[in-house]
Amino acid sequence: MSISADTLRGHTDTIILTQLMRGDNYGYEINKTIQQRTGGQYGFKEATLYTAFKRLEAAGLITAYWGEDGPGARRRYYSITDAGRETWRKNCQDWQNTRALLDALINIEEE
Amino acid sequence: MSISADTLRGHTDTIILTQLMRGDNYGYEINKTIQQRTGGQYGFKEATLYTAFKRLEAAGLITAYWGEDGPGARRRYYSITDAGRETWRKNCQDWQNTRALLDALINIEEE
DNA sequence: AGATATACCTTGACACACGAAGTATATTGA
DNA sequence: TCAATATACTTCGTGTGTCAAGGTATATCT
Repeated sequence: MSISADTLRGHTDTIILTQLMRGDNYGYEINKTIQQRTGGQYGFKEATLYTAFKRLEAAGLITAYWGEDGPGARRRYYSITDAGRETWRKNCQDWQNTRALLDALINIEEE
Repeated sequence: MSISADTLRGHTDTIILTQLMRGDNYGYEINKTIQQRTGGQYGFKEATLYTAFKRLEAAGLITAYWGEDGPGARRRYYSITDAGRETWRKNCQDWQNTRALLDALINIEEE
């Protein structure tokens, strides 16, 4: 992971919600997808990931259920709620705003 | 300040270094400039600002000196060091990278 | 039988942001 | 003249998110 995680701090929840916008999924798979999508540049540490799930669940943005007993280790699936979708939309707008702001603040040219 | 500060967490140092790339300056003025540049959308809380100066100074990225005794309250000026300029360049690249990464991770389309 | 991959969980420590409160000086205006 | 406001810096304590470290458990591969 070549990216310093602190620069993504605060966006963890949005990243997870984005994955759940594509459909129910479980932690390990979500993290794998993120790693694939970033060409191995970024992935959550497990503690960060599961802490985030707890936080999102407590906030009512996702719900959780155990997957059917199939082969392999048990999986805990997560589903985004309406409130979660709402938050996701808001966070995406915030990101657009943050992006523009930082672009402006990291530019040394005179305005 | 309409922006949720947590989404900018981790970029405080880079923002300050950017201001100092334009020349020596003191805390209050730096913050004013940032507020102007963002149309009042963002500015550091004083505790955050002065904590950051201490951190940057301890890391050898900036140096500090008291301004000449002019009228008004005393000012503590900061100057960016070579190490600071180096860090600034690196942080700017990190930001480009982070930007691209987040844009990808917050997109619900299939790749 | 042992290694590896999958999959989840908890604890404790640390860093950053910030609310709150304080210090001090110069200017503005009633 | 004296209170309010703006300028300017400082410190303390608290909260939150990240993560290193450690743990549990199942299935597959050699």
